[in-house]
Amino acid sequence: MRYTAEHKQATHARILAAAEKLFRAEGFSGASVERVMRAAGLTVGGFYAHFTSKESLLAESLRAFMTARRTPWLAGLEAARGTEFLGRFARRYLDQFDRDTGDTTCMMPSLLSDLTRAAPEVQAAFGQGLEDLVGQAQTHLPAREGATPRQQMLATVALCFGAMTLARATASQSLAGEILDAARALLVAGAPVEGEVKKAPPRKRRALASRKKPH
Amino acid sequence: MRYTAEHKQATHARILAAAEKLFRAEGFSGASVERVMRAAGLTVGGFYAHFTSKESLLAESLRAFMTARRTPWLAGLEAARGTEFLGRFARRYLDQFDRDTGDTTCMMPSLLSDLTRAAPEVQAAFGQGLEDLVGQAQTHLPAREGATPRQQMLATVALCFGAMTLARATASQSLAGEILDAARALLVAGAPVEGEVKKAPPRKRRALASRKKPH
DNA sequence: TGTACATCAGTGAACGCGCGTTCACTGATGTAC
DNA sequence: TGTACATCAGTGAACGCGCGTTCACTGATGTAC
Repeated sequence: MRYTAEHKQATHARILAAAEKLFRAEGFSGASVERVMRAAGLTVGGFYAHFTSKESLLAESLRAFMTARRTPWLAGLEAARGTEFLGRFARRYLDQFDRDTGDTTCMMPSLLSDLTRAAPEVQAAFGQGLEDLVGQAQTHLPAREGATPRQQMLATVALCFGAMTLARATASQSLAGEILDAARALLVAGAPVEGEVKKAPPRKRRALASRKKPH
Repeated sequence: MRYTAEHKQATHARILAAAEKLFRAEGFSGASVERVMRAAGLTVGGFYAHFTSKESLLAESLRAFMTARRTPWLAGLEAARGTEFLGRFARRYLDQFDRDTGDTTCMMPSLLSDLTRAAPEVQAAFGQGLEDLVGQAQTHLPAREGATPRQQMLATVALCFGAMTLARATASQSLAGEILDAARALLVAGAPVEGEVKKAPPRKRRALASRKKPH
């Protein structure tokens, strides 16, 4: 126990990193406070020196994730503008499905349904993260007939989140691939469609939040 | 206790209806078997005479929901073809947000993230429901430059699910409205955009799956 | 420089609770004679 | 028609368990003198 402000901040960041990983893998109710703390190398009891509740951990995780990832994520897309920017954005996002290494993947497909029912604090954090992303991306989008830059970006994000979640919700790898391709095609309408469905390695599967079989 | 095959079927259907409602309102882990049974006018113990596990209840709920709703849902859209069909489909779907009466709303925004981690049985049921929907809708979609009918429909469904879930995940009613409008605009690109954000009545909120405050 | 004290990050056991599932039972029904 | 029996949908209590949160504590650190 080192007991300096920097040490506490480092511990706090470790808990956040562990939470991000577990929330992504198991959802909100699937990731228990005890397992998050253990994954951070600590014990349960210490949790409340860092967060007031499990929900506030979720809120802070979302804030941290969205803030940390936004700028690096958009870097490299910055040369493109308009439709090309949106198409590249979507491709980069949807390609995560195949090189699903876990630690850098987006948390949203795992959490969006939970956010639907979350406390206002959590929803506000998520909403702010979304606003920041849209605001930053917007500068690459000239107004287009029928849709403002803001609308273009919001629709693209909705499509990306929806397609990725849908693809992960499907037992069929080939259907998942088709969903992702279909989403890519919608944003580059008119451009040639990718002919073949990508093959992805089978992904690990986790039980829903129910306990392991008792008795 | 009436004890006929028809009686048992009726009870089964009542449990399914209660489950549909509770899963939609509270997600998979938020809706307990006991509360589902109580909502169906029964006691917990009887559950396992109808279903082998909570997960199989989810699988059957999804099957029942998607089968029962598909044809009535598509009715009325059938006159339209191509882009107009997709636009009307999306509008009908996304308009649910505002007239959110609860009982007829889509289950997916509440459950998609859970499905991401669900047992193969559950994912297979969902995948089949999706296939059936796409198959039936496809007949209204001529092939279009850049995307097959199947791709068009898959992308539209992904966009609808994504936009609706995103809209519900946001504490801000105005942002929610913008997300829905942006999604509508993406599918009718080129057509005039709806000028104003719709005002929706505040929706009730539920806690995440955590218990009520102990102590 | 050395000692006494206050701080507080983190520990570990405990709390009350709701969960999914099991199981011995009850009692209304359909069937056999 | 009347009686004895088998069936089985549904009951209600119990099971073992993991959950979020609390709390008395410990011990390394920074501070005062």
